[in-house]
Amino acid sequence: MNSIESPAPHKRERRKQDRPGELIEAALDIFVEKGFAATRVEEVAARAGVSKGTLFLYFPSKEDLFKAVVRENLVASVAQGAEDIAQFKGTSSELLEWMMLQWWHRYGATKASGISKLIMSEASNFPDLAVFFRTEVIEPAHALVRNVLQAGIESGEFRPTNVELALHSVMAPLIFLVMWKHAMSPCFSSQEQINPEAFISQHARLMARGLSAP
Amino acid sequence: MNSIESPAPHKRERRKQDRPGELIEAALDIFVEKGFAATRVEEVAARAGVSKGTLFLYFPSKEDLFKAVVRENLVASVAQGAEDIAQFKGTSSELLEWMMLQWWHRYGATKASGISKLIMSEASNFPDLAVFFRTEVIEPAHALVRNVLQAGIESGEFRPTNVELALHSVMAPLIFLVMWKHAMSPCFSSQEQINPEAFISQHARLMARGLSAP
DNA sequence: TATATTAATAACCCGCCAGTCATTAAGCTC
DNA sequence: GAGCTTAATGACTGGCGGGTTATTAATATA
Repeated sequence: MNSIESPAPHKRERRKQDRPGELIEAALDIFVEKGFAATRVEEVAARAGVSKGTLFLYFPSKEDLFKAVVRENLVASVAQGAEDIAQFKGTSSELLEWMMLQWWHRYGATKASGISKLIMSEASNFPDLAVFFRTEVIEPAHALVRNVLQAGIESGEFRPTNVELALHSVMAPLIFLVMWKHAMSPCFSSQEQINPEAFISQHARLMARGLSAP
Repeated sequence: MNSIESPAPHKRERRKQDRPGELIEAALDIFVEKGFAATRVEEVAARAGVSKGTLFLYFPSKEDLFKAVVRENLVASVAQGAEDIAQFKGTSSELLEWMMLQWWHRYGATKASGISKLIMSEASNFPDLAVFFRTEVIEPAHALVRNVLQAGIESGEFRPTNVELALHSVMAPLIFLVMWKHAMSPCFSSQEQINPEAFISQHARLMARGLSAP
């Protein structure tokens, strides 16, 4: 056995191909757990099994590392959502509920949803990140929801409604759920937790009933 | 004119009575602007016109300073809301909309709403603050909303509904608005802004229509 | 005016962390 | 296995910021 002198027999492995992906994966974990400012790059490097210096070999700064995490985890996710919606068969009310539930399963319930929480939390301290997130994620996502509502109104299923405002009535509970999950839920007991599917489902039906033409 | 040597002719004023209030007021500004972790106590002290040392004379730590800010600005606000609701005359649907709009005018539109955003943002890094906020603010506020919904159901105006979930349908857009205002709205142009009153009003009516007994 | 009390100050301490760089060694080629 | 390229390392730097404390001066009292 090694004495106390050599706790880690540091076998340097050269794996240029795999490092970026491993670092991004590790970064997602830590960013979601700690937030942007409170994340220490050294901890990310450690989780990826490399030294801090190595991290800066692949990403010029903490901020660039974060952008890579967003690109890897969120941007693709929105595109996926667009495909799902395109091939849905059913009424607009059904689509609304299905879309919101789908969002939860594909995104809200995953680790990646912590990124949305992080952005809302730290946007004001890191305006660059906020603008980046807006153009890469928020705008495309909003466009999807707008289209669904607009289609419902044009088909006559929904009454004429301010789409911009209704859009936020759809987004609000989803963002709220994600914020709650990552911020407050640890300080509530298990029977006090919000059941996300039940909440989304009830909210979607409430909205659909409210939107339906008389 | 003073030369460069004496930029501040520091007139030490002894005003023990006023310091805590002035520090709390300054702290509200900076906490709302920067968040908890990113706030430097020295900046708070400077805005209150005292030195950092003086701040620690009145508040044992940054965290205690923050708790004082919450007590001063939020706790009273919830009690006020309870009174408003008690003396409202009208249907449950009307009360729901009125209550949400009232919340906006009395709280959401003020600087103090930044505290809610701050808590959601940093709860996971400062669990003590989250628990404190939960018992002092969230629980009392939830109790108010629950009562309104329950009364509507018991009077037969609203159909039987899961009150715990509906409660979140009421809170979600309000929290969302506050988060949006303090986090994302700076990175949208003026014509892209959300109109809070219009949004709350439409959402409340949507909900009321959805909740109404057939 | 002299003295005691204490509000207020500012220099100081210490730990933390993003980013740098000189050094080390993995693994390829001949 | 000698020599070369470059992936990987870890010690180092510089600045920041919460909290402390010895010192200073404003005011009350006599």
